[in-house]
This record gives sequence, structure tokens and C-alpha cells, in this order.
Amino acid sequence: MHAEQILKHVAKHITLDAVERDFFISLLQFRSMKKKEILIREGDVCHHEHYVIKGCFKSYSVDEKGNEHIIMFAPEDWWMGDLYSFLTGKPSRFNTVALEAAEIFMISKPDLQRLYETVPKFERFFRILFQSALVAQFHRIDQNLSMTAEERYVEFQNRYPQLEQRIHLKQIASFLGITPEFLSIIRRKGMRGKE
Amino acid sequence: MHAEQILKHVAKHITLDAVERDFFISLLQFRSMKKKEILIREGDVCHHEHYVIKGCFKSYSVDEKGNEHIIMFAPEDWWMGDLYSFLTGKPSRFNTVALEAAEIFMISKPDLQRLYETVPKFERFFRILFQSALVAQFHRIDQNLSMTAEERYVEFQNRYPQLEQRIHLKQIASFLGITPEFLSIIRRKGMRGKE
DNA sequence: CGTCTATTTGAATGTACTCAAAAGCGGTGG
DNA sequence: CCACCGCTTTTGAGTACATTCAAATAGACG
Repeated sequence: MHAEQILKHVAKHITLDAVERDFFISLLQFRSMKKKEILIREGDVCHHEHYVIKGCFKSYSVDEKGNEHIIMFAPEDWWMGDLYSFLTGKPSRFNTVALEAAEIFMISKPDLQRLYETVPKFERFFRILFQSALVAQFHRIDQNLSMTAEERYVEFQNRYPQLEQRIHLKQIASFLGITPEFLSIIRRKGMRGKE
Repeated sequence: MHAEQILKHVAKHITLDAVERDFFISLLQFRSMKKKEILIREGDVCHHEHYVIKGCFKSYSVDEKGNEHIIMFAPEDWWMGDLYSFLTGKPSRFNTVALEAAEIFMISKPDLQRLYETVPKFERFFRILFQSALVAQFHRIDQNLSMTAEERYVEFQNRYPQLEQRIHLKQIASFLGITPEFLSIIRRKGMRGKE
């Protein structure tokens, strides 16, 4: 199994004994996904939290013109799920799709609830996780407010150096909030003087 | 004291007994602030989490041109603080300033740590709080990516109906990521046909 | 009342978008 | 293994959304 990876991930914030570890693992469902396969469809209710073992996902909304807007990428060791839908039981606003062949662990809402009650340390674990995610989101909002598209692109490259190789430029443009055409222009300008 | 308000707020997510309640309250420091007073200055380290009893705050960054970019407003019953600085001990990236005369409770990092350890229910409380905040931030990012300035303004009015009366348009423009001049144009257009 | 700041207005400008088409690249089937 | 097909990326011209700068008007506060 791929349990070692997620246990190592959890161990970054909390320490589990053998019983707690086994209980946690027993709640996880493994799922492997093909490229382009849909994990959560807009309009459906999201009943699970998902941890990415391998591969990379995108979560995006689609506007009335049919344009995608990528809210987040989820590569290895990220948790994802439509949190809004998961918490409220209302339909998801976002689609979540595998960009590559992927493997994930899923935990259902009732099982997560049981986990919280049986091993309260997980309250702490997810508290820390959400806290960190929130910091990152504030940072992204600040960037969107204060930087030009070109600066945001450079920042993206610095922040996720490995990701640019794995993902289409089209998706990066969508994440940055610009069109692929404009990203192309930015890249041309950035190229000048290099190699 | 203003303890009733924050206890009512906490009671939305967790239930405390009398001892826990008293311990929690004993960790809070009260502070009252004047309009325009600075709570957290960019570059300083943020050592507290803050709960707003009364009044309204803004958190913003300042870019190289001197423009403000408002990351969040914090009216009554909101928690604020530079989470990044609070967690890492590094300098704040944002300024937090009272927009009105205000009253707050502060809890220091070591006291919050003690609270987590003494009353683990608070792990759950803040887990839920951060979770909800995260949902809101994803929604805001989605809006910034997919909507025009005009649509975002209308959404802002719907989402925070009371706030527009209390806050300068300049600040709303900064929150929406546009100039005050352009917000003025949007409002003129929106006016047509009304009253 | 006067001063300071917020808001509006307008003209010129810039940043990013749309639409259309060409070029590049990757995967798949023959 | 090559050829083709579909999708990504680039290019370019014209356009739209939003900004800058300057100035006038309106409000708020002491």
C-alpha cells in the first residue's frame, strides 16, 4: 500500500501511536485515476476529502462563456475536495480533474467525523493544514491585487518550479487569470536576453 | 466585560463548561482602539490573534507605487491577525488598521498554545473557523478570476450589504482590485434607471 | 468657516482580451 | 516507424476594459 507516504505527511504535524495509525489507515479508500478523469463534477455533492499520492489535479470553475478558471492545482501530498460542498452538502461549484494518471486516498465525511472523535489529534492536524492553506490563499489574493500578469507569472515559476514542466501553459494562464495568448506574449518578452 | 459576545461566538461551534469558559476568558486581553489606529504594522512580527468585538478593520499591503491593496475587512465577530507572521515569526506583510473606533480581544501565541493543550476543543473551533475562511477565500479568488469589476462590485454589495455604508468607496475599490475612479464609473452606470 | 480627504469627471493611455489563423507538438493507429 | 489528427502554443490586428493624471466638486471634521 501507499500508506507510508500519507503517514509521513501526517507525522509532520502530529504523532500517532500504532492503534491510531491503523485506525486512520482503515478509513482511507484508495483510488487510481486516469488522465482527464473527473473526480468531482460541478453540481454534484462532494462527499469526500482527497489526498493526492501521485499525479496532479486541477479544480476549476467554468463561466458562461465556457472559459475555465483554475482555483487550485493539487500535486502530490495535497488535500483537495470542494470544501464548500463537503461542509454544506450543497452542489459543488468547481470541477476537479486529473491532469495526469493519478493515485489518491479518499476519506468520507462520516469517517472523517469518526476520526475527529476517536483521534482528536486530527482536529489539530487539519487545523494546521487549513491554517497554512489560508495563508497561501491570502498571499495569492494579494498577488492578484498588486501584481501585473507578468509579475504573477514569474512568481508562479519561482513558487512551483517543478509544476511548469508538468502542466500545459493554457492551464497556467487560467490559474493566473489571463488568456493563453497573453501568456504567450509575456513569455516572448521574458525570453529576451536569455539563452 | 464583553465576554458574552465572544462566548456566544465560540458556542456556535463548540460547547464549553464553566471552567473551560473561565480559563478561555482569562487568556483574553481587551483593547480599545481609535479610528485610524494601527494594530499590526507591516514589517513587525504579529504575536497575537485578534477578535473584533466592535468596529471594523482593514488589512492591506502597499505596493512600490504606494497603492493600498485590501486583503480583507474585519468587522464584528471576525478574527484577524497576520497569520503568516503569527505562525512563522517572520515580519508581517500586511498592515492592519481600525477604520472606526473599535474594541478587540487579543490572545497571545503562547496563551493560544496553552488553550489548545488545556481545552483541545479549541483545536476543533479554529479548525472550523479556518475551514470556513478558506471556503470564502476560494470563492473570492474564483470571482477575481471569472468576473468583471462591475460584477464583483455587485457581488460585494450583496455579500456585505451593511459594510458599504460604513466604509469609504476608496477602500471598496482597493478590496475589489480597481481604482476609485473606475469604481465611480461603474456606479454611475449602475445608477441608470434607479431612483 | 476652512482645510483635508473622498468622490466624480474627462481625456489620453496602457494592459489584457477577442478572433482568426498559422505553427508546433504529442499521441495514436495503420 | 511514420503519418496524420487533434490540441497546444504562437502571432497579429483590432478592440475593450481599466488606469493614469489632472482638475472640479462634494463631504467630513475640527
